[in-house]
Amino acid sequence: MSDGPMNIGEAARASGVSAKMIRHYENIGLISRAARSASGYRRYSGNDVHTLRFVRQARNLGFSIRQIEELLGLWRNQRRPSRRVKALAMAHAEALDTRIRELQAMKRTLRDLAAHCHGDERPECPILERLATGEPPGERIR
Amino acid sequence: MSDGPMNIGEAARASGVSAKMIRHYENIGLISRAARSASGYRRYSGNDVHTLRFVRQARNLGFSIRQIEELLGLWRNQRRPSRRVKALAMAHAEALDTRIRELQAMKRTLRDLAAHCHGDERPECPILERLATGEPPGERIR
DNA sequence: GTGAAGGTTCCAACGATGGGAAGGTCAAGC
DNA sequence: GCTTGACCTTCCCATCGTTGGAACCTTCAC
Repeated sequence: MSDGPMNIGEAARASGVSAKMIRHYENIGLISRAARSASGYRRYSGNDVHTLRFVRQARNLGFSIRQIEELLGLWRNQRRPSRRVKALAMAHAEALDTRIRELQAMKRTLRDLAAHCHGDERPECPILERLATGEPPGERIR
Repeated sequence: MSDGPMNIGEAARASGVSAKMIRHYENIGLISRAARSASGYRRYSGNDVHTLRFVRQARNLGFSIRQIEELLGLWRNQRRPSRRVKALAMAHAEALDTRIRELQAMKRTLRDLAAHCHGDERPECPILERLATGEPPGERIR
């Protein structure tokens, strides 16, 4: 419970980032190399945990590792223009929006197709027809 | 332009599935092994192309390879109950919906944060604050 | 001392796709 | 015949973020 240096497991619990991922982030250079104990264990300060939490929050918002690298740089730079942070966030929001629209289009098509599928023991199925032909199925199996 | 057997490139053009992916699908067993010419070239019939188009359509709707495996089985099975196809489609639609909601939540948060960020040369930034603290930033920087 | 819990590194996998190297084949033109 | 270029083959590697496991070492409590 002290705020002294902790091992990776405790840092993981405190930050919400798994030990596996902490090591990974260190490997790819997203976070700086952790201090080590005499026996080689990584040691983490409250500050380190703070950084890890930042990373986790950013991941939760869907930022990529590259973007988080930039965000960390901006966070640490006291003279950052908030303009740059905002631009990064807006660009990401746009990307999310694009993806959302793609998924929505898929969902719409699926629901439309499913609505016309009897969903019983009979084999006729507009869903399969659509996949086979690429065409929306005919008016309806009358 | 004939409908005779074609090489992988032509099958790729005709189906919309890249040659790379056709080979990959064969490797993982999604599609059956293609016939070969004397010199070892893969040969595709109009039927094969039809199957490839089916796979592409399913991918376009976001089905996973596993699901497409099932869909192909149902497609080929003349005695399939449409119930099973519908269930598969609906389950996928649900998964899409879940994902959409996750992305929308991210987007909402990002837009809210960005709305409160000046986006100028000043360093204060509620976006970074939120990432650092996990808390929505205070009312506003007055 | 023994065992559990936790640390270390390294290697591999997921899903779907693309890039590229190194080499064989086929058709056309000369 | 020979060359050229388009096409094919297999194989390995990379992406992206995350997880799992093996083999081994350290710490700590009993």
